[in-house]
Amino acid sequence: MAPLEIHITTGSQVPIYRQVVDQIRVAIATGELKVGQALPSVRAMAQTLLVNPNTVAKAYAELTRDGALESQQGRGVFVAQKRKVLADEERLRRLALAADRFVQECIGLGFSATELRQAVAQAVQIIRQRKVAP
Amino acid sequence: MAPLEIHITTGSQVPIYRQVVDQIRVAIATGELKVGQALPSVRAMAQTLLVNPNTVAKAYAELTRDGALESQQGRGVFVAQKRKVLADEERLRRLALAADRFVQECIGLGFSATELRQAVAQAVQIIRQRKVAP
Amino acid sequence: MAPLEIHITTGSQVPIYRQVVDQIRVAIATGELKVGQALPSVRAMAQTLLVNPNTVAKAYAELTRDGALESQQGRGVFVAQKRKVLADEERLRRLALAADRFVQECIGLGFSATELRQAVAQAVQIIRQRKVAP
Amino acid sequence: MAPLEIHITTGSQVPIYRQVVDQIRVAIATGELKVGQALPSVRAMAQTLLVNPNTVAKAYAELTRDGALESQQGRGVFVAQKRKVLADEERLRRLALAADRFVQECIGLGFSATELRQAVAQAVQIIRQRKVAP
DNA sequence: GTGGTCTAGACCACA
DNA sequence: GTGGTCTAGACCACA
Repeated sequence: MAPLEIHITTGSQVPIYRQVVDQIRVAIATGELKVGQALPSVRAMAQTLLVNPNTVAKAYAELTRDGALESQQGRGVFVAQKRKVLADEERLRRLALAADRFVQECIGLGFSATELRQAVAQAVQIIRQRKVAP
Repeated sequence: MAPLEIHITTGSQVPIYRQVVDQIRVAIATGELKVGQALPSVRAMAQTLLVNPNTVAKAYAELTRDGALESQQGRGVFVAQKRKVLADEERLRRLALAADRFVQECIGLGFSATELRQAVAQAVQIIRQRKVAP
Repeated sequence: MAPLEIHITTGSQVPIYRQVVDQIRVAIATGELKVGQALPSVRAMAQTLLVNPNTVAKAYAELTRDGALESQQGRGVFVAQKRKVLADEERLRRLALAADRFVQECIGLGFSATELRQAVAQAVQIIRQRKVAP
Repeated sequence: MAPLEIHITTGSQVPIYRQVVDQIRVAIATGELKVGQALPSVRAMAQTLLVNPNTVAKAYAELTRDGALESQQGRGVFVAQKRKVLADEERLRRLALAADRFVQECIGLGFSATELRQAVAQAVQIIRQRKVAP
């Protein structure tokens, strides 16, 4: 299997640890990372990405806290069984917050609502195409 | 003419200065603010919005850097001659980036593509009504 | 109002940032901290507790992520409106995990199930008595 | 006599070595393990439990330090003469501490005192059945 | 002033 | 070997 590929943009507005979190989430969603699979060790990934181990640890910790990953004492970090963690109200709230942010970012660029929706559809499409056969 | 209306949502994920920037941009685009028109002074707007003057100053500075506003030493800040600041390519690139990020943020929440698009449509709706979601 | 009191035991098995998290949660539950109230700044609390600011920041971040606190850019951290964040399954899961850990810790000490339940009842009682009149 | 039965739950919040320690303690308390009886060698038990030998060694070391086991150079490890290791005061103090911590951990989850007690009762039940919750 | 991120480096518990 | 915690200290965005 191809190794987990994560690409970091330094100097982006999006913090490094967030980039790692988001890309691991995508990898889990597409099936690139399967339930039970081990992630690279904190130190290994830090070396690959040329970032500080603490930064990787922070990303792993966040994913562990919200149930996407599972840490096993002294053994490593693994993709967790998928389970429902957030209440529906909270899921909707977070979606609304993210949409709000997205729209505010783009409205300044002068796009119409239709163009925004199309851009979202396209972004979804791109991720869908990465989907790994089960 | 009605005074420039700007609505701030404190506690939004979007920083206050960004909200100011975006709403002034929209006001210029819609013609609510006309070329050459004066903007309220930093202090005046800060008092109206109940916001730190630094925050307004930061917003004006960004818009001036962008070429949307023009500062005239000792006289005040004015809406600049319209000129296209960003090339279309650049605008589209930024849109795609923002959409990617939005989708990545939401991927763990388990929504469908349709739900994402609806959330965006709704966020646009809300901003159009100038009532930013909390 | 009496200032927020937090007591740290260094060298405990329980990490410092966890102690801070737990005690802030208790303070919110008892009403010592009210909705909307500001918490001491990261730096101030760090100085009071004689710990590194990063440690306090970590505690605040955890509470913010799970909705107990709310961070306002550049202004500070505040007690958030109480809302339901976790799905019921997840709440039960966490309760079961905590109970499991508690029982495993105490079973080695040779206590009976009844004694464990009594100890829990008493711990609840103690916190209840701290409850501040609304 | 039936061989010593120990059941390990990997992925529990309770470290494996703790599970081993606790279950051996219980086995001694219940008389399943008798004074003077030999325990399986570190390697044998590690193989049986599918666990790292270091982990078993660590458990035996703790029990030996406590006085529950006795290591006889070159012969193996045995159940020691019973002697009360902890004074009652100390045991009660630890129980109260553990109960406090349990309650504090759960306070944000919004359960009633009754529900907490029930969860404890259930955890005891599960451990009694030697099926530790995952 | 506020919190958030990141690095470097130490130390720890656990397997 | 693994991840988790903590410190010291820098730098950043924001109000």
